[in-house]
This record gives sequence, C-alpha cells and structure tokens, in this order.
Amino acid sequence: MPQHPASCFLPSDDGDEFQFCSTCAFSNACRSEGYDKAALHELECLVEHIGPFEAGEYLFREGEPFNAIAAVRTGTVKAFTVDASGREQVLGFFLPGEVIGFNAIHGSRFPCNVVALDTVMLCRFSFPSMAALAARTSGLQAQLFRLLSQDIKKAALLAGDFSADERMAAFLLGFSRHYAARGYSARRFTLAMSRTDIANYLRLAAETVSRVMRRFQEDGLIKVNRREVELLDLDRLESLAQSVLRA
Amino acid sequence: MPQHPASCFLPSDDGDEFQFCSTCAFSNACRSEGYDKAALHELECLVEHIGPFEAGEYLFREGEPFNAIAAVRTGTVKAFTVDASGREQVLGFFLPGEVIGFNAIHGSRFPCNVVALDTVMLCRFSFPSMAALAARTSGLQAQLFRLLSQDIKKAALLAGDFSADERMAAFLLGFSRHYAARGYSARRFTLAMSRTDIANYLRLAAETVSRVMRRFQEDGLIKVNRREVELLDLDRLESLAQSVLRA
DNA sequence: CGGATTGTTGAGATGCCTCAAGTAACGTGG
DNA sequence: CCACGTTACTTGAGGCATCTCAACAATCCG
Repeated sequence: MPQHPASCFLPSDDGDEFQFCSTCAFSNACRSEGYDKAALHELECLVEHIGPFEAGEYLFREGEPFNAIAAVRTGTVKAFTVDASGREQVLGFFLPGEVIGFNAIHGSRFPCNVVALDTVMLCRFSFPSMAALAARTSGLQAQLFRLLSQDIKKAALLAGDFSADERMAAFLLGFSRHYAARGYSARRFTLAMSRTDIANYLRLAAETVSRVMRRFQEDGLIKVNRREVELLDLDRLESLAQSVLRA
Repeated sequence: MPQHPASCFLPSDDGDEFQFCSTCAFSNACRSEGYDKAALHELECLVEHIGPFEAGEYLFREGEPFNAIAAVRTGTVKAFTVDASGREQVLGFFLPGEVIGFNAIHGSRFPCNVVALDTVMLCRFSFPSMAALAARTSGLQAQLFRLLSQDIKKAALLAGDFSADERMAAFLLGFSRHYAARGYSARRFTLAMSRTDIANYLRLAAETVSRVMRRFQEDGLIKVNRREVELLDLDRLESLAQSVLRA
C-alpha cells in the first residue's frame, strides 16, 4: 500500500493502488502519519499483491498452517467451517479493506476455510514480519490490536439472540455502512453471496431469508432483484437492527 | 506475577502469588523463559493487584474509557450488555487466569459491563504500558496477539446455530477443560452464576436450562445439586458438544 | 419466622425449520 | 440462438424446538 510508486517487488502494472489502499484497514498505518519513513518503507516491502482468484477458489483451507494475514483489495470472500455431518457454518464475509486471518493466530492454523465469491485480489503480509515491524512501529502495533479487538466485537454481534428480521436488517446495514465509509453508495449494492450463504451466516434457513426479504420489500424497506439490493428506508432498517448493532 | 518476591509496589502480604500466577494467561510471558530480565522486571512492576470485589460489584461499566486489561486471579466474572428494552445479553464468563478487556481496545471504551459473581481479585495492567513493553519483548507481544485471537474464536463458538443440548454440554465441558488444564478437578465444580445468567449466555430461556439439566441428570450424564455440578459421563458430553467445540 | 430471590415444572403459543413443489436465471452444447 | 439441464431462488403447508406465561418449591437472608 505505498503512497508512492512501489520501490520493492510490487508489480509495476498496478496502476490503481491509491484507490485500493485508501479503503484498506491498514491505510492509516501505511500512510506516513508521523511514522518513521524507514518503517513505512518496510511495510511497503512486506506486502505481496496476490491474485486474482476466481469465484470458488480457496484462499485458505481449514487446518492449513498460519503464516500470513491478507487484506482484501477487490472482491468478496467467505469464511466457513464444515461440521462432522458435512454442513457449512458461515463465519463471515470479507469486503475490500477487511483483513483475513486474525482468528488463525491462536493455534497457528486456519480454523476455517476461506473462498472467493467473485474475482478477488489480496494484499498478503507475512505475520511474523508484520509483528516484527509492529514492535518497531507503535502505530502499526496499535492498529493490529484494534483490528483484532474489532473482530472480537464483530463475532459477538451475531452471537446474540435476535429475530430473523433483526438479523437481516443488521446484515443489510452492515454492507451499507461498509460501503458508505469507503465512498460508495450506502443505498445500492450487489450481494456477492447466495441466499444459502446468507442464511448460513445468519443462522436461518434459506427459505426464511427469502421470506424476510419479500416482506421487507412489501413493507417498502428495500427493493430486491436477485442479488441487487436497494435500501429504501434506512431509518426503519436502523431501528430494526439497533438491538443487534447497538450503535 | 513475579517469580520472586515483588520488588516494586506489590502488596507484601500476597503469599499465594506463585499459585495464582501459574494458572494465569500471562504466566508464560511472566516466567523468565528466555525473556530478558529487564523486561520481566518491568512486567512485575506493571501489575497492580486489585480487589477483593464482592459479588455484584462492577469491575467495569459499559462506555467507560478503556485503559487497562485485567487478569482474573480468583473468583468468577460476568460480562454483559443491556439492550434498549432493558434485557441483559451475557457475553461471557471469566475464570481465574482469563483476561478481561480485549474487546474494549477497539473503540477505546468498554462495550459491556463486567461484574463480580463472587469474591474476585484481579491483576490490572495498564494497556499502554503493556503495549510498550510488548514492543520490546517479542514473547509478550506474541502472547497478546494469541490471546486476542483466542477471544475471536471463543466469540464465534457460541454464534453457531446449535441445539439447547449441544450448547449446554459445551458450556459444562468448557468449565471442565478450564479447570483440568489448571490442575483442578475436571468432573466436579461449582457454578458461580445463576440459571438465568447461564440461559442468557447460551441464548436460551431459563426454563430450558432447567429442563436440559434435569434431562441430562435423568440420562446419567451429570449430577446437579443447585450450583454444584458433577460430570458423570464425559464421553457422551463430549460427543454432544463436539459440533460446538470442534476439537 | 417471613419475605425475597432463585430454581423447577407444566401447559399452551409461536417463530423458525423442514419438506415438497414450483419458478426463474444461467450456462452449455448443439 | 435456442433447447436443455442445472443451479438458485421462491412459495406454501405442516411440524417441532424453544419460548412465554403461570404456578409452585426450595433456598437464602434478615
């Protein structure tokens, strides 16, 4: 995520780096906001741009040794486990700017599978190298602690006992907020995942997701066409989701 | 958590420190396993032993600024939020050796209340100081990353969609494993929390918790008397809990 | 001993799931 | 470009796990 043209091994044909990086979880750490130049340069050298991955490709597999975290540059990613009886449990989705792999530090192995839902590009960071750099760069260390802490809170959100409506509203608003924070539309977006994946993630049946979406549409809250979503009444969605999002 | 009598501000009447500290999440970091002596000495100086707190006392309140984490030395602690309609959502319980406050780093405020369920003593660590020390002590930094990562996984566990039986079995085995790992009985222990708290935590009704426990007892899985629990058939409990615990 | 809290038990209600069928979009090969 | 099979999604009907409500029992505590 360099501010200036890459000075290490970065692919030179990566013209859109500023765009990508301005939305990334590390963008603060990557910018020269008072960090010493040497450390910043090292972070530039640390990043590997990998991909593209096509829909369905595995980025990581459960049980695989952990040695790097990865920030999503483009595309959408799904993390999931498969239980003894073969059923998926979706743990989460990752949008551009979000970081994959924090749940793999403890145990030194990935506790879940991670697949691309569409065309995905990643920034890969060796975790030992990043930790070493963080030891010398207090801003980076602080950012890592914050991101890890944020993941704890995210995981706790969906653990609450909420109705199908509350879950669905919170799910949709999650996308809205993510995109809004990055300069995209808060009202219109495309879901990269199937109804089945959404249902698995929200701990609902796929049929329930269908029904709730239809009802939301009948009530004028949203407009859905296939995977295209438009949020028509953000206020009412917020009030539905408030017990989940608490903010 | 000094190995030798405290050399800083530690209360001198704290005769049982070795005992406490050997079960603590920081015990590795606190022991002189190749860490330089200076750093170890600093960690000793960093810790404040606080308490005792009595049952019902608040250790932290939601919204309170975050500036320290705390390891439980003795007693049991409950973390919870209160939603708009006044209902509690229990986020977790902390037993001796576990660390409170990792979910407060992001946001710089406690996202939940934390109360003592019985008589509680804590080791308090200023987080900025600990982060600074971690920057100079790679083992401590690694341990902090591991503990944060572990909390992500813990939070994800209860988020799965599991039956009342599976949740209850996993809940009981959680205590069993915690105590076993620390040299206490894996089969007999006392629950410090009420049925209502357990139910809130497991996202069940209190009545359901009662009924599941009775059925477990009828089936010879456990023996319960009030808050005293004895696990009679660990194997069957494990197999009930396996989809939750996945390990 | 009496009131308050905590836990237990039963009966009925309900939100979501399961099963089953049908419809719409998609990709593929002809 | 169309017929076809496949996958994704929708819709309805019925069932079940868990919740809610209500009463009661046991324990704690002043």
